[in-house]
Amino acid sequence: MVAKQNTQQKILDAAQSLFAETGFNDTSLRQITSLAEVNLAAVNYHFGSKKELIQAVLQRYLRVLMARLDQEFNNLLAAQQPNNLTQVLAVFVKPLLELNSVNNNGTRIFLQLLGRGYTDVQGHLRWFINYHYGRVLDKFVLLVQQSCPQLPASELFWRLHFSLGTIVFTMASNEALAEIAEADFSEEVDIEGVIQRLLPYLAAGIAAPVFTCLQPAAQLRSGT
Amino acid sequence: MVAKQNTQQKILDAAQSLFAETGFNDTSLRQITSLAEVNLAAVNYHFGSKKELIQAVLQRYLRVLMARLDQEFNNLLAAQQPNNLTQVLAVFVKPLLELNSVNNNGTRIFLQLLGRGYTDVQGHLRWFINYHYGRVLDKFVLLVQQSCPQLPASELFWRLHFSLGTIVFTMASNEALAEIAEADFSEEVDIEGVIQRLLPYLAAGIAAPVFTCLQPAAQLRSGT
DNA sequence: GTACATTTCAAACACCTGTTTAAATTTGTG
DNA sequence: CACAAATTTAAACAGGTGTTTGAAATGTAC
Repeated sequence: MVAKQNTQQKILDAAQSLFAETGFNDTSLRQITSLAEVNLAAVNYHFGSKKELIQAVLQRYLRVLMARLDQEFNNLLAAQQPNNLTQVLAVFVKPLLELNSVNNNGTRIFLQLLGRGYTDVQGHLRWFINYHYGRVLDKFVLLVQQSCPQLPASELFWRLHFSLGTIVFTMASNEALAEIAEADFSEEVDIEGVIQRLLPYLAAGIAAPVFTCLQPAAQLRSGT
Repeated sequence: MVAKQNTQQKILDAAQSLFAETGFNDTSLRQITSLAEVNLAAVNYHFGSKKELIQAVLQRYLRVLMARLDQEFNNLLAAQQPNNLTQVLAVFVKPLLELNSVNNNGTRIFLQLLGRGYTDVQGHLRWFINYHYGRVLDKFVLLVQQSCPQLPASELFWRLHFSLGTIVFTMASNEALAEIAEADFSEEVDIEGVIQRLLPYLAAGIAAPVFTCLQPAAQLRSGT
């Protein structure tokens, strides 16, 4: 019984690191099992398939994170008056940082995994997350909607996805960016620093005035 | 001589569509050559390797786009007073839409390819673009810097990369997003519409006030 | 029309992928 | 201890990958 737990855990630990670094598609089961020092067949024995392993790796974090987020969202929703957008976004910070208790560097790894998840395997994980945690995320959308009542629903949809892109891309290429930042500005950057830098950017973008552009589209296409 | 150009073109056309749809890593040379109706070995004969094919596919667009952007940047730099940030960003719209003259749906395909390029093969294409067009892009950074003199250089660095993430992610998952938008808000979305929606979001995010967050980081980590 | 260079083609190469099998081993339990 | 269930193991599987080869076909120039 101990051995089983041990093997599963070793696989999960090895898998999450490699997945975060190299992406899901570009990490082979042989790399994982060799780093975990277990037999190749162990993955299929314990998890069924690579796809299910990927989901198991994410579940370890999603279960904890989403439960915490749900609490926070409920608290904010209980407030009588709409919340400030920055406050709504800031609600993510604490639960995300608490993922460090799930695992060493849990926050960084989870966010990188999330990034990989949305860029590597477009359909499969998007569906998985939405299926299991769609209701929690709907509360978030509602909160943002309340804090930006002037925004049309379709505009909000796009801007929330723009924001998802910002987060996901930043986290997927987090290491590369941190290296450049250190080299060019000699500033140490941890995951917490990145999150703190992200918030004002996202808040301003989401709440930006809806603007009909300087040059209307039709004019651009026809040229001069 | 006509046959050679024809084969190369057929390969490039087939490759760009498949790359944009499925990503670079998940598109095989056999898929490409079969869609292009040429022999499998043709790719290696004409381009050398898959890696060089990827670069050739991007070059077709980058060459045109970067030349146009360079003009626009030079024009703006020649102005005596700093330009408005939105104006600086809007400079991308026209050159991007002109890529439709390189190829049918050129703009959409190029932006999707760019998205794939930054998420699929992290290192290799990032280097390629920066090596060939770093000087052009430096002018852009300078323009943004002039239009946002209050922003520290390191903050600008992060925000420009956040913006790159927004663009790249949006374009990589453009089709999925457009489908949802159509289903939920019954609004037709073309690539031009997405660009127009992006601009105010990006401009607001980049120019956001530098904000020390509501809850300081140290307090968060220690908990209560 | 012969000679040369370019381009196409089918086949094979060596390697990697996720998954399965069946035997060997370890483990928990009566 | 002995029996049975759970786990580990090495080996093979079927299929896919990018790349290379050498002969066949095509085009070009004298």
